[in-house]
Amino acid sequence: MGRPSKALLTRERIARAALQVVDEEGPDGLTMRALAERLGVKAASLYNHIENKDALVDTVSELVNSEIDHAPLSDADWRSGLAAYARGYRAVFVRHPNAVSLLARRRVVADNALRGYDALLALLGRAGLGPADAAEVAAALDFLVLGSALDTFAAGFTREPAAYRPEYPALADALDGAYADGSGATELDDRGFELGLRLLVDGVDLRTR
Amino acid sequence: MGRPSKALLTRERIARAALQVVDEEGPDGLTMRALAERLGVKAASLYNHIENKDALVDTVSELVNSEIDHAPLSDADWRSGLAAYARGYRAVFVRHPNAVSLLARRRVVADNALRGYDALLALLGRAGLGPADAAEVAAALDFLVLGSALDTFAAGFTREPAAYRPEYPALADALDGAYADGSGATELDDRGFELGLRLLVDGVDLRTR
DNA sequence: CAGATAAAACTAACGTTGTTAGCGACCGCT
DNA sequence: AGCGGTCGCTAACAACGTTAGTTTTATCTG
Repeated sequence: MGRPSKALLTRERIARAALQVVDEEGPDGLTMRALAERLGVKAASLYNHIENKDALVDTVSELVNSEIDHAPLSDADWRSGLAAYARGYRAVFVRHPNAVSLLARRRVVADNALRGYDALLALLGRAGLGPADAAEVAAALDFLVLGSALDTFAAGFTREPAAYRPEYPALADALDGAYADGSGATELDDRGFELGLRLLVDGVDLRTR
Repeated sequence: MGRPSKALLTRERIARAALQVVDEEGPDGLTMRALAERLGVKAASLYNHIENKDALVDTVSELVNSEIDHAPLSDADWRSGLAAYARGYRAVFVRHPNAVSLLARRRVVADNALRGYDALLALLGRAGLGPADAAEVAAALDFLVLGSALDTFAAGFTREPAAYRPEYPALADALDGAYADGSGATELDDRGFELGLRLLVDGVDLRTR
């Protein structure tokens, strides 16, 4: 074939296709050959644009992180800004559940991510927190968001609530109670996250008076 | 060689060796051949005891989860019991950092894990929470623990705090402040977790009066 | 404008991975 | 004593990430 008159690939296009593959086929579905095929190309060609698969995953990681909306962090009301930011942050990972385990435990180096953390810490400063306290709160918020994205607490319990009753009565009670209003596992995860978020915001509030 | 006079392998022994490999060599170091070599055996022999690698990882997951100490959940003082349990829970993952990304997003089916959740929910019931509230708190706690195990907030910032200052002043301030007492990234993560835990316990406390 | 250089696709191949098939020596049971 | 099932082994497979080398084309250089 030789070099085409118009380049078929870019880093950008590759990363977008990779994320699509992960979303649709899961983390293990992301192979160089499958990715290449989706792009109408052979696997080896990818290496003209990307050093190796690890770098590819890094790029996907940046792409996902770029979906996070930092705008709420400039909100005049820090309470609602913080909450909106955290919800949007989490929503990105809920939108790409298969990407979470791929991205887990990767170093943060992307400019965009650093800008996000900077804005978050600035907001906490405006709320009245000292730098050390702000760092702790930011860490706790990060844990809550990523934990809730990763873990899907409720989805782990696949049986009917009643099926747990003989052996695990407290668990059955809790699931029954949580699903009483007709909501399901997703909503329980949501409420767990919202509870954590509320407590964090209130905690900051209390600390600044 | 033929069958040995004393069996060389058991599921148990294999799982322990696998966890050891992951701890020492990282998630990618866990290959069937490397694992077999550590056990003084050839890779194919593992399949007499384990269906496939996925099942192996499941077994490792159970092994790690079995390290969690549920005893504090029977503590008469629910506040200190809850805190001790959460710290122990987190400590297990801090002890096996390489295992976290392997175990991420796996379904909870093990008996031991279900017993843990049951005990946790029972404790929250004793604290005075209704079933639905208890479920939310348990979820939030899970998110905090797993998030802090997975994410290592502070470890993501590899540069010197001062190096961030020109572009990210609030981030630099926060890191400076957090490291001012001579502590490092690990301690910041710890404090973030402790803050989240404290807020959660206080939140439960408040809700039960 | 011509010629050199670099870019970007390809084919072919390498070593490694998870996994299966089939062989043979040994255990435990009747 | 014999016999089926256990549990190691060797050999091989397909799929994976990656590299080398070829070919065609764009782009830079004088």
